[in-house]
Amino acid sequence: MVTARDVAERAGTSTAVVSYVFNNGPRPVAPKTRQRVLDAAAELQYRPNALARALSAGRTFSIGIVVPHIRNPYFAALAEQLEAGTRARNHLLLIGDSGGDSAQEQSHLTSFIERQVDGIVLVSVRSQPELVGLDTAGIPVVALHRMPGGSRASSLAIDSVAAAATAAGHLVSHGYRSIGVLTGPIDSPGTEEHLIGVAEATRGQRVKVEHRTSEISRYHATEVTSSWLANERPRAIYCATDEQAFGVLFAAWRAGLSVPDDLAVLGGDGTAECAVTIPPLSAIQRPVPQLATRSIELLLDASPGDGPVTITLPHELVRRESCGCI
Amino acid sequence: MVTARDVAERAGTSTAVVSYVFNNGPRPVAPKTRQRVLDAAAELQYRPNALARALSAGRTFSIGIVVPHIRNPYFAALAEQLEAGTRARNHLLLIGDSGGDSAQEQSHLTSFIERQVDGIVLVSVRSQPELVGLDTAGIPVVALHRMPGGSRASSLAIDSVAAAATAAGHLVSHGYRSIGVLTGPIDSPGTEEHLIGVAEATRGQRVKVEHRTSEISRYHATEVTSSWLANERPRAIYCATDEQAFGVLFAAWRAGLSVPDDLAVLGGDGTAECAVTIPPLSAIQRPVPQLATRSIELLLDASPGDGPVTITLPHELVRRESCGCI
DNA sequence: TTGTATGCGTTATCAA
DNA sequence: TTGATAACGCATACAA
Repeated sequence: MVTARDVAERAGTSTAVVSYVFNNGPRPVAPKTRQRVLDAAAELQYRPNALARALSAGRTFSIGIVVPHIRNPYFAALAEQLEAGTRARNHLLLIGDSGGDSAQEQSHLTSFIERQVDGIVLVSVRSQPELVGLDTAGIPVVALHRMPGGSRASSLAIDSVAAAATAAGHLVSHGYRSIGVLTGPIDSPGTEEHLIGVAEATRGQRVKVEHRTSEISRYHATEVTSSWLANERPRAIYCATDEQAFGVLFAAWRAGLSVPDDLAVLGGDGTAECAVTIPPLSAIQRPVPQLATRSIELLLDASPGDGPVTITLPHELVRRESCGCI
Repeated sequence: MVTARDVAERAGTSTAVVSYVFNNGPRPVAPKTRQRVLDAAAELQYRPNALARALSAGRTFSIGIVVPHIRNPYFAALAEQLEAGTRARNHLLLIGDSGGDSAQEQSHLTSFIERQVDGIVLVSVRSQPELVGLDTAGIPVVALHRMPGGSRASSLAIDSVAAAATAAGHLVSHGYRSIGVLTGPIDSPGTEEHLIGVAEATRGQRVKVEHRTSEISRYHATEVTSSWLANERPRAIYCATDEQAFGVLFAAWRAGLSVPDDLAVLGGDGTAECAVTIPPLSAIQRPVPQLATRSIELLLDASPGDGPVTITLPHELVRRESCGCI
């Protein structure tokens, strides 16, 4: 490995100057000296060791994100945006996939702490995450869902209650009188809010609401939905996530049902993939670009003193064919 | 931040002993002392600083992967498997998304070098990647596609020529007399091999072959395919990637064509998503688990002396409905 | 079995 | 404008 020392020797100067050159400071360097250093570095193919740099400087220029499942298009989109945003600020994004498992989630968090990331974006699998060690580590955290009161983490999310109400309200306005709600497991973040929102939107209407849960997986959603559709099936299904909606679409097709004529479907994320499902999926759309941008700002631009903050972002209903709009 | 020094003080011992305890060596520690250290560490919520550890030990316990597009299900699956495999070996996986851009790919590689990863898995966007700096850095690299001769990187891939031949041969055996081939850009890895394989399988047959390219994106594939289908359309299309096949499926649906009756479709990756597309997608299946496992072995278990190696893994044709098999 | 002291590659302070 | 040199937190050779 080529070190600053090697470069310094070849340039006939000291490691301090090499450092000044590569960091543009904090001391000025004479143009000639600078050039000699640059030349030497180029000839030697010198790359500063980020570990040593981080150890000395106290920041790693990296942030971590933990998601339940990187193959879920919504989380993949989030990771993609976050990656672009962090790269734009010369940071590296570390991605941790918890596989929907609480212990694995914690293990990733611990790993991020040990690796001294400058901040963490969390999509927890639990509605009441524990965040062991995060408090003492002093690493800022932003959760992309509501956090229980008193948490040390900031929260950046849409209003799930309102979103669910928008969705259910839309289905009601289509005239559907029996609505199914497919959410993730009972204790996953957002599930409760979804049910409250749907209840709000259907209160006083003559609408029958039925709730089912599945893992956040299109395959499991397909399974659950298949048996659902075989019995007294709802006229429309609102899914808390796109991933689940994809499974519902497939189950409907398998059952020989036409979407939206026999069954209307609504997704909960509004990922780009919705535009090319068969048929295209109407959905509540989460503001992924803002989620990413603001997460980064929250983590990287926070002053040490700032306490956790709770931010609500707007959502949108995107109408495509699966609900009957087009 | 809590350091080994803090733990040592509280346990009434030295940092060396703290280190011995946390690494189970290289020196033995008396049970009592060990317990005191463990207790102190727990009370203080001590987490070893991975940076310092890596700097001192010379390994980071991390490997990096660079893929063209993390939202592509095949790459997402790869990342997922690789992540599981690295975690099982107490390593962290760093994911770099090149966005299909050669400069961004190089920028990720450089970032990985600076961060001293123990190994790199590369899916390049170029058929002749340059790998700047990788040689001098001495970091082992395994590419998941063929590499040009003389490369310092190992290669772990299926035989794309054979795979394409299998695919085309299968379509011919269905009796389809005009076959379309949709690949990625001309100079992306594998494109040439696909064309050769298709040519081999159709040689001497009375089959018309037509080739189109699109970016490796379902959306762009949809665009390209839509105009294709509007004119003299082929009876079947073999796509080099699943991602593109998903776009073809959608384009066919939009055009009012039935798959497989009007148009047969074959994918090139065989991701899990194929099982729940409409209709389910027949595809060449890449051995993702082996790809992941062997990559890790190649990177982590290689002796310094070992030169680059070229390994060919078997592929498989998975028959579902989109080709007309079921 | 334990402690001391040095090195890992940087950054940045302080003198020069 | 530059150069020694002391951190940064940990691992480990060597001494005790």
